[in-house]
Amino acid sequence: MKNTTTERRNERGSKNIPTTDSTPPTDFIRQVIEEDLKTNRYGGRVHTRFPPEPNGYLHIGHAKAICIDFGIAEDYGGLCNLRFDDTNPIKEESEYVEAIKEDVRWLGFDWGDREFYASDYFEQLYEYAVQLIKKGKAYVCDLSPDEIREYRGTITERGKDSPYRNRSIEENLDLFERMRAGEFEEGSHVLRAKIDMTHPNLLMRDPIMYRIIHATHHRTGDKWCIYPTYDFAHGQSDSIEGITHSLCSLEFEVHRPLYDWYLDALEIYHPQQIEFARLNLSHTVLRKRRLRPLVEEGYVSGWDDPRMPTLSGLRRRGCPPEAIRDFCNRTGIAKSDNLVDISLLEYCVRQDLNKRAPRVMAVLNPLRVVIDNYPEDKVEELDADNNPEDPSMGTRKIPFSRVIYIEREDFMEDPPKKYFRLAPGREVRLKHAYYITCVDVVKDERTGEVIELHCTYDPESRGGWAPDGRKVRGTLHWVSAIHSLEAEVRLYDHLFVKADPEDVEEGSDFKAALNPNSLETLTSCRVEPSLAGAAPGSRYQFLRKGYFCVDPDSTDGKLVFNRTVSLRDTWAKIQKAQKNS
RNA sequence: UGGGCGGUGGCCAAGCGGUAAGGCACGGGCCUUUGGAGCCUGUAUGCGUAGGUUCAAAUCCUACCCGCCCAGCCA
Repeated sequence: MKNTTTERRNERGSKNIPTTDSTPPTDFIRQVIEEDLKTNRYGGRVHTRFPPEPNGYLHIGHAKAICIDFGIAEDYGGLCNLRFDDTNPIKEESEYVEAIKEDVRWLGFDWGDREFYASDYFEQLYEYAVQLIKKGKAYVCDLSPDEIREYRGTITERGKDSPYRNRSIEENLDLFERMRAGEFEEGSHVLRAKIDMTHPNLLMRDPIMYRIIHATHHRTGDKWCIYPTYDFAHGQSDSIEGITHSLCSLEFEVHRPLYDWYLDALEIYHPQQIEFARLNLSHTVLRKRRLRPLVEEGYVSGWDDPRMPTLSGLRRRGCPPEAIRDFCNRTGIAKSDNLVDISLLEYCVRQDLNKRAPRVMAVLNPLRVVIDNYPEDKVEELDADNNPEDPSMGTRKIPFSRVIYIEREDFMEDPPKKYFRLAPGREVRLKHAYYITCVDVVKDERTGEVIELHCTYDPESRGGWAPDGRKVRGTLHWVSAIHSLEAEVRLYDHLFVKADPEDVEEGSDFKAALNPNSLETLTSCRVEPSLAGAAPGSRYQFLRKGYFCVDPDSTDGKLVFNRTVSLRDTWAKIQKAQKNS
């Protein structure tokens, strides 16, 4: 019996969730849903919704919520609505609506024609409010904001009734109508639910349902000057849409009794709210209130700065949406506070890109190498595979000539143990090309800096194999000097040096943990000629260096790359270990 | 302090009374024309603490400790 639900989930779930884990997710939300399905609580329906407020850009924390909301609906053959919770005209803008839609689509989810807005329900919500007034369950209160706070009491002291609590139904109806008509100033009146000013849950102490805001709404314009609060709009919006499972984050747990109260008082369809812990990611911040100052105070270049955990930032960084979904699925759904290590995200990105990104050679910090015994004017076109993980991606030709560039860090005059790369007298392989041996080192007379290497090559080793079977330890990437293209490469590191930037001493704020070296720009990189004309957004693996993505800042004359994530670097670990011992 | 949640290895997270899954990270090894990828392998006598119930407890009971959320006319 249990198998049927599990199998159904496997069929649908695995389609869009490219997790390599073989075990199907068995989180507590799905358990509740399977129970509801079994008892036929909602007639076999599963209908969720993703309800963003259009007041900022989506980040990876939202991505997790999206994966849960859309993912669960999909798993059970249900639907997921996209609903904008636009009840506060002061903060919301259409610009954000568009950006949010783009991000959700980019992640790979489809809400069909079910694009809704809380503002679609303003008239209905107003009717609901009138109903509650007529039932004697809501009243217009003239207390000032300060007074309301005072009357509410505190966490340990009970509140006291507003002097306006017992107005007649007729008076309340009249006042509420006049609120709508625009007769009053902001803050002068408010509509409140009549619940219990001594309730231990502060949200039940006569919460505000409507407030006066004389502002233009991004969709309803100037039609309204009273707006429902989130608390009064959210549960009823879910009800109107026939949502079965209203999934949200933990902080709304204490709101649930209030939503239930409204729904019961109104005697309307009742969805089930289920709360889960929001995602926290190490070395970054995931709250709009934290992200916004980074943008507005210029710590980053914008919401789509590749260091930002926003979906637009991750997209520009080169992070594939599939990797983000894989990551979200791997972090699990639970109710405990968490701080997921960003290395898991990096792992998911590498995992995805390893299979799909074409390999290419790029030298980030070029060191000139002259191959003394290679003919001056000779140029060879060598074969290189585009992705050893996937032969179907084919091969390409790369030019080889007498003068090449290699990575500066791939040569050491006095190499430590376990250093497999080039050194005086040592032979290494140039990937796809020849074995070369370093015969001379040219230095700047004044600074002592190595400025050029002279090598010889073994003509017999074309393609990277020596006919006598001798082995070399190191294989280097390289580009032909005259054929290579100049490029700018932007290297990114964690935005914050601390795993939890919020965890700072008093008097200091999260920005104190900002990583001063989160961006390093390299301007004289050399990349292989096949990259000419690469489109913004295209992703590559720079052999031995990492995954890179063409930035929109690229021009016809100069490519700009963002490093999405480096390759795992065993040599760096060995070096670290050597230093420590 | 009132109310609501939560506490399983460094980080996530299964577990639902029958004797601690899995992933990331980390360590060891194999393999390799990317020090990449891949493959093999190691790591909780222990589940916030202390008692109790039971043949048997991470799972049930009791008390305590710690963390998070709520006092916006934000969402």
